[in-house]
Parts: sequence; C-alpha cells; structure tokens
Amino acid sequence: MENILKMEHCDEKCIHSELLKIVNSKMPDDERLFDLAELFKMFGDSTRMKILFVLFEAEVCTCDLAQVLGMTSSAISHQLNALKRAKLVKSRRVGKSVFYSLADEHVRTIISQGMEHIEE
Amino acid sequence: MENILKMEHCDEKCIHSELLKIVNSKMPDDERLFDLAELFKMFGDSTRMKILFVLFEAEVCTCDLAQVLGMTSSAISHQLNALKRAKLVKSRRVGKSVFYSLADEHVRTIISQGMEHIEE
DNA sequence: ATTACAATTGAACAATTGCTCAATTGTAAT
DNA sequence: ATTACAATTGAGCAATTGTTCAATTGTAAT
Repeated sequence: MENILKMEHCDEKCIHSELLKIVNSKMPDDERLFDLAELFKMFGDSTRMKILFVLFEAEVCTCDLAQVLGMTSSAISHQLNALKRAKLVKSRRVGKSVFYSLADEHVRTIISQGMEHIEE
Repeated sequence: MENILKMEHCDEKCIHSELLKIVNSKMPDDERLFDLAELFKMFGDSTRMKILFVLFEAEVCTCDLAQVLGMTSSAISHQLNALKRAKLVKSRRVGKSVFYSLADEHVRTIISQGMEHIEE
C-alpha cells in the first residue's frame, strides 16, 4: 500500500522484487538467526574471551581460572555457565573442583578468523 | 594427572606457575583482546546478522535494507555505522543513496563456522 | 556431625546496548 | 532558492549485560 507508492523513489522497483526473493530464500529463519547471534555474543566479551584463551591451553578449574584472570570465582562461574549453555565448554567434577575444557574445535576456528580480521 | 596429585587444595602452588607461564605467553594483550571482543559483538545481534546476510547476496542501500528487514532507516543506519566502524562493511554514495557491501571475506568464514556450531 | 573449601546461584546495581523520535545533512531536480 | 527524499546523528528510554555480594550447595576430611 504505502510501499507501492514509495516504490517510485529510492530504487525499489529494480532491486526489490529481485532482492526480496533472494533474501527470503537464503536468510536463515528467525530462530536460527537468534541462536547464531546468541552464539557470537559469547565471544563478544573480554572476560569470556580470556577464559577461552586459557582453555585453548589446558583443562582448568574455576578457582584457577579466577586466579589467573584476577577475578572472583563467582564472576568466572557466571561466565562459565553462559559458555556452557552455548555449548562452547564442557565440565567435569573432580572432588571439590570442577574442570572446564573446550567443547569442540569450532571455537578455535572462529576466534582465529576474528584475529585475522583485526590484524589489518 | 600429575597436576592434580600435587594439589593441596585447588591450588595456586602446582597448577599456577605452569599455567601462568603458558597463559602469559599465549594470551593476546588487553588491547587486542578488547578489539577481538568488539569485533564479535557485531555478530551478536540479530539485526546486524540479518544485514550481513543480505549483504552476502547484494550491494544494497540503506533504504532497501530498511524495507527488506521491516525496520526504520534510522535503526538500520545506526547499525550500519557500527558495522562500518568494525570494518565489516564499506559504503559508497550514488546520488541520494548510500550502498553498502561486505568489506572482506572473513565475515563469511566466521559466520559459516558459527552456523556449523549451532547445527548440532 | 562438624569443618573447610570449591563452586554455584539469585538479587541488586551500574554500565552498555538497540531502538525511537526529532532534527540535520547531503544530493538532485525543479 | 526551494522542494523532496535518502541518510545520518544525538538525546532519551527501556531492555540487557557483567560484576559484586551474600547465601547455598557439593564434596571430602576430621
């Protein structure tokens, strides 16, 4: 309705029908898009990024992570929980400690691509 | 595991000197870490993700992007500005319109790795 | 059963984020 | 010069986020 009138400006006429078709066919559905954004949010915080860099090197418990990063175990635990919900890390309990490690290798690939991007 | 046996509680003594050495040598410096997190923040929002998916297919102006995503040009413009600051998109003006396109190919790689991760 | 300590949890708070709205800028046509 | 429209910008607001703090849970040793 209003769109049809506005179609004369900008250049909806040429691009739009074309574009809409392509976009509708290639754009992931909303749920997938949401999950994707949620995943990348995990990499969008320095604390979580540091945690992941430590886990690249070793399986480590909450307490050690807290000491290495100079933060409280509570703060670390909250972040580990987020990373776990995103299936980026897994954990295993050994006595009183809980050891965390990377859940899979996509993490390294994603982060190293990010590194390449900022090194320019 | 050797480390675990030597532990008194958790503990600083055994793991730490080892771990600290490794972490200090491999952990990127704070500025880099910050930039990396800033970069990934860009992927951590559905709107920006949608914009990027559209730009995978075509070079598009602000107005078209707004229509395709059903949002105001103001909202889109704010996000495009963020993406531009992160050097993920570039723009070129043609008359009254400004056309946006992907700045480089890392974007595709990063997003497709993310896709792989959530498809599990 | 009590103590000790690692880890987790929820509430509260400040900081940040994404959108809206109104005003402004850039460009082209009349 | 005026009008029209695409685009950008900044202020303001609600929603979200990351940390702290206090309380709680899980595990092992005494």
